Amino acid sequence: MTAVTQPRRRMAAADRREAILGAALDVFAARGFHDTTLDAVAGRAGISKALIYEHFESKRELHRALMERYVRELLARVMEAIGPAAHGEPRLRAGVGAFLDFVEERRDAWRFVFRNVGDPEIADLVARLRDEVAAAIAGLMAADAPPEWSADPVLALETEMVAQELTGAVQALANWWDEHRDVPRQRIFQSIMDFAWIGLDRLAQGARWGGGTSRT
Amino acid sequence: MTAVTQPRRRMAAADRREAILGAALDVFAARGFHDTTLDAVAGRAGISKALIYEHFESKRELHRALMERYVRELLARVMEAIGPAAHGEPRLRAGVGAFLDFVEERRDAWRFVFRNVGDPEIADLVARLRDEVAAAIAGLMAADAPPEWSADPVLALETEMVAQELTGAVQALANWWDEHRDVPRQRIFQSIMDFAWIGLDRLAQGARWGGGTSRT
DNA sequence: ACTCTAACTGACCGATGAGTCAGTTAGGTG
DNA sequence: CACCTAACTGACTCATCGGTCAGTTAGAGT
Repeated sequence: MTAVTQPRRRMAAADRREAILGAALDVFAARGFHDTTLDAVAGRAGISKALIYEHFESKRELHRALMERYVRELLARVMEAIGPAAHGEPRLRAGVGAFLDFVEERRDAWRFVFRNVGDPEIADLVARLRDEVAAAIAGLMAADAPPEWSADPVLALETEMVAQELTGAVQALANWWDEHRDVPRQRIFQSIMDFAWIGLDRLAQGARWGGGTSRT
Repeated sequence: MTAVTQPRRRMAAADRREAILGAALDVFAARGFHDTTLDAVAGRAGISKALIYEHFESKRELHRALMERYVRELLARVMEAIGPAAHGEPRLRAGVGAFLDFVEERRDAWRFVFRNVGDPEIADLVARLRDEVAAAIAGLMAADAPPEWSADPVLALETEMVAQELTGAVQALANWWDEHRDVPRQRIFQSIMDFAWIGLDRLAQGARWGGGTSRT
């Protein structure tokens, strides 16, 4: 972990800020929030620690800036993909696809976001992301379900739970993929669709395993 | 967060060790690894920090002792429940049931284990737990599948992925449950079975969503 | 070439918290 | 009761790291 740019010095403020963010992403993603020192970030960026404070209030704010950026980007990409798609299965396909694109193209960003759950302050941001995604999924499901669902609080809770399970499953597989890069994207994608959609589809039809009666 | 026992002093070594572990569980579960100080643990146990070092080498070792204990216990309970059960769905039922029992009875232990992902060294331990559970699930699935599966490396990978998805879904819902204690256990259980088993069941039959052909 | 500002640095401070040690005392044993 | 060991403590050290400040200098503008 050494400096990434030696030749030039004296960058424009905006460029320097970006360079710092880049270095911070690397170090945070590799070490997690608590185990990264600002000296390490400075070293990685090839500058002195004091310069970081010309651009960011504190370590937390530097971290938050990165988190904001990637949470926003991930969310935007998924939403954009979901929006134009038809309802139901093509929509899930689009959403999962956009998500996997993000994980594939920005591995360190993905790692960064999910290497830092556990810290109370950070957990809030990630929880917000998760809840927004869950809400999107809930919307997706509601759109496919009979209209009386949205009114029923019991089913609303049901939907929320399924959304949690789905995001959990996808997140877990994304992390697994991160440790098995040789597995092609298509396999991951197919696995998620197999696992999730079948369950979701039958759930939407009111099917229930065992007993078969829908609780009220 | 104050001392939990004032009257007695001078406990037997083994008892004191347990008392320290109890206090440490509380503080670690509430604050996470990095944000707990040994002074806080000592305060919680009503002893001096130095005494902790009579029983544990370091902060890490104290943490590891707890992690080992609960990882082992969780694993043992799930395995024990799974063992005698028949194959297939009753087995999944038993495993998920045992898992939910653990989460319900030992909320702080559950919180402790999953409040500390992010730290590299800790993440390893949790990853080991996850992989062992995933392996158990893979075994469960293999037992239900035609024998030629176990030989096929492609399907072995498939199984591993599904195991990851399943554990991810269950873990996510468990965390959600932790923030919604009012939801009865039965609802959680049913949701998992609805979501997971349907998918797993059809997957075992070689069904695939979209296209319907099993890749090789 | 001179200037002047904004980019940049090294050397520092203060807080925090893990880990240590020289003792002090409770309470079981002979 | 006296003793002696093992439980226990207070008061320390020491390293780390976030954050600061008094400057130094590159380099654009004139």
